[in-house]
Amino acid sequence: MESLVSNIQIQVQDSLYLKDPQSSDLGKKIIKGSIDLICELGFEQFTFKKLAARISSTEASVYRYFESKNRVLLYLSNWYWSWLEYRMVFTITNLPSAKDQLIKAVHLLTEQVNEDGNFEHINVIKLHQIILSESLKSYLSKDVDSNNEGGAFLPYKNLVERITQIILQINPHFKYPHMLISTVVEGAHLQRHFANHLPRLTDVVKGEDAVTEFYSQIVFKAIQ
Amino acid sequence: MESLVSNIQIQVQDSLYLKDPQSSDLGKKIIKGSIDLICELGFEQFTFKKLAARISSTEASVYRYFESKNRVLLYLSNWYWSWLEYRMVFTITNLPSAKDQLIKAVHLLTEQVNEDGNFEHINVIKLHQIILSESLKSYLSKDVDSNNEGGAFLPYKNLVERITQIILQINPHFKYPHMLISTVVEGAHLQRHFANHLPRLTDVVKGEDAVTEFYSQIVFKAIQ
DNA sequence: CTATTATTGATAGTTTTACTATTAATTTTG
DNA sequence: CAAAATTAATAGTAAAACTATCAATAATAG
Repeated sequence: MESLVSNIQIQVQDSLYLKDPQSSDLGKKIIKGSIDLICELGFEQFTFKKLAARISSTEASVYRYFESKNRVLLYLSNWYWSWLEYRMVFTITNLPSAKDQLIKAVHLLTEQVNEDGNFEHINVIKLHQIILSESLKSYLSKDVDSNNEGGAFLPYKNLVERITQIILQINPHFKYPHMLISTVVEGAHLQRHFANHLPRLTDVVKGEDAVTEFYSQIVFKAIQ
Repeated sequence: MESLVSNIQIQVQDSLYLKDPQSSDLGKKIIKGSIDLICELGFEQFTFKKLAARISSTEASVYRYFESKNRVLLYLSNWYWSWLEYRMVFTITNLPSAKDQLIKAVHLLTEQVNEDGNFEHINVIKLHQIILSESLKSYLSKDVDSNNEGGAFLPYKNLVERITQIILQINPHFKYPHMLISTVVEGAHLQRHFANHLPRLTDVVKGEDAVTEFYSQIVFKAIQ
């Protein structure tokens, strides 16, 4: 999609890169090539050598932008969550009731990304695929703590906090808003991944978006 | 814990290993050593070389039991889910109402493992730690499909199916039983992981087991 | 109780990954 | 146009992920 407001750019925390990939052609090729390759090969099989070959550059040049492929994944996750928050603010601002806001928010969090076209040089459909299948690996790696100290998960945490506030407007006594939201977000990702690879762990109901439907129900039943 | 019935042994699918690790001393040391090392280092840093050093054997010997470290992780997951199903059957059999069965089942799925002592040569507390932090990586790897065809996820799917049947006894019209159960299982794992590393994504409530409490509520509200 | 077989240990080697270093060519900018 | 910054090309290292070979030891069958 085109950005809703022209000349907007998603800013990613500068501790995640050595040189800003938005600042040069090569940098943009690195991001675009990473998204393509991670989609095709999966994160484990993705290497800077393969990436360099794909974009007709060299391994050493890629290393001038990113310290490691884990940083690339963090960069992409960060970009994704910042983009989602931007869309969310845009979508729910001025909605009169907290309930309506929450409905929209859960939809945004759980639905398939289906924008055609790109935002900047980023194919958001492919990026969403990567988030579904790969982003959990950043939380599950041994350096989660040092990454967290460096602020690598802030956009995600901010989004969770934002929706927590909406939930607390609806029910100030609900004890588990963060747990509910992170359950919904990660659950929706996993369920879409399961639908593609382990269908017996999910319920595919044709003619509707079962994932969004299910988690919407969960959220509203939970907070009552 | 000691096995509830003496002389019981958890059987793991033989496609996961080259030589049954339960069949020899070295095999048992490989399992025990793997659990210890994966706990200490995390799965990424865990290698067969380090394992061999730890158990005073050689890399080549370890490779006679397992094709790769991914297979070891699958083996451990399989063992865990079979063990849990065994405990579950034991716990809920003869409970008169499906509701009581479901309560117990959700507890077993979401609670901390706190048995002291080992089952066979396996430290189940450490194994549970590994399941929390590492087991998702098996679903999220590129070879999920080939592993799935080989039946690597059967114990997990069986357990989900078993609880699905209980849910359908309580409410035959509920549309998303598999989704609900896999959401609860993976959610509970993630929340415990978050509590250790990313507390702002969860809600730590002292004096109770918030995770079990939360998911129990979710389940019963969802199926109504 | 020896001969055969299976298992393990010791050693060595290959390929790939994940980097780092150096220098030359090119592009940007002042 | 000159200086500075960026990139490409090449080379190299350390560790990971295996495979192969053979000798030593243990298990077992006759």
